[in-house]
Amino acid sequence: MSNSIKIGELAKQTGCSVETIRFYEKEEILTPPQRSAENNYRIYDRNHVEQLLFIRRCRSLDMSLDEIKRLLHLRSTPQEDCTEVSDLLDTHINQIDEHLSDLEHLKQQLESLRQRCNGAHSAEQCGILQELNSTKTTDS
Amino acid sequence: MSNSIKIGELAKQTGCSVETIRFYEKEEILTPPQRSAENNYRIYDRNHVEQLLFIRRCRSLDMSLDEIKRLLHLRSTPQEDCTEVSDLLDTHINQIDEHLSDLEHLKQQLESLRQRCNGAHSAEQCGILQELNSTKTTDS
DNA sequence: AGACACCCTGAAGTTACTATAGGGTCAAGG
DNA sequence: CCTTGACCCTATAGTAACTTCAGGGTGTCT
Repeated sequence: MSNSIKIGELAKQTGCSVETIRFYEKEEILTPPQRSAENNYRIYDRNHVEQLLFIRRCRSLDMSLDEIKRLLHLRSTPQEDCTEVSDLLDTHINQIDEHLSDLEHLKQQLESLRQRCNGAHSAEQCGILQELNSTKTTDS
Repeated sequence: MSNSIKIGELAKQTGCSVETIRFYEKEEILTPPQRSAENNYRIYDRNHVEQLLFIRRCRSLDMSLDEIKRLLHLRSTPQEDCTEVSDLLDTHINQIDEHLSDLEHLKQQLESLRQRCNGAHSAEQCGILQELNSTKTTDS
């Protein structure tokens, strides 16, 4: 059985760097593996692979490590109600939504600022700098 | 003339916290003010107010402190060509654009994930956790 | 004299890693 | 047997843009 792998192999199987794996262990996100008696190397098994893939998938969805910690806990208590899972996700989606509308607002402002300069003036006459100098705020 | 103000007053006039002002000085973004001979308090003038408003306006447009440093420098050399200003802005807008499409992609994934659970199951049966467990990645 | 608001410095905490220093382990080749 | 290179270990510092904290001085009012 290919059931005891070292950190470099785990990294390869999960697309995660070795440093990140050690970091997750220190932060108590990834379950600490056994250690080899001779050389103190970390020895992982399939459960670790699975757990780390779960973590990376959550990270690719931009969840925080704290959120992931909670999900891992919920995943390990299968009898309980999963309301908290969907709540967590809803909260997360709302955060992304807010972030999105902030950015869209930002982009509009930047584009209108950008139009103030067609290049090739002196900085003194640059409409962008003039606008940035102006005291008034464009915030809603 | 109301031309020599202390840090708390500058903070009020610019909507910036006192700590942030000290931080900007340490990072060489805000020009260091004079100091009172008696008590070593910082003494600011209108130029500082103006400079700090410029900085905050740029920050509200999500520019990095490094970008702002460059803009401040360009602003202080009015004879030079302002191409760099518009280039900086273009680069910045592109970054925001990328960020925006990342987030939109993310939101779609999260919403499809969210639909897998209507609440009220046991965590064991939760479609969200099941999907997060699945090895395959939804990344393009 | 005591209370309270304000000022000072320097260091640590935040997030999710990445990088660096300094060192042990293991297998293969000369 | 020794060296080389790939791999492993720990502990610490750096990233961005602040915020918070500890510990202490200043200024004014009552």
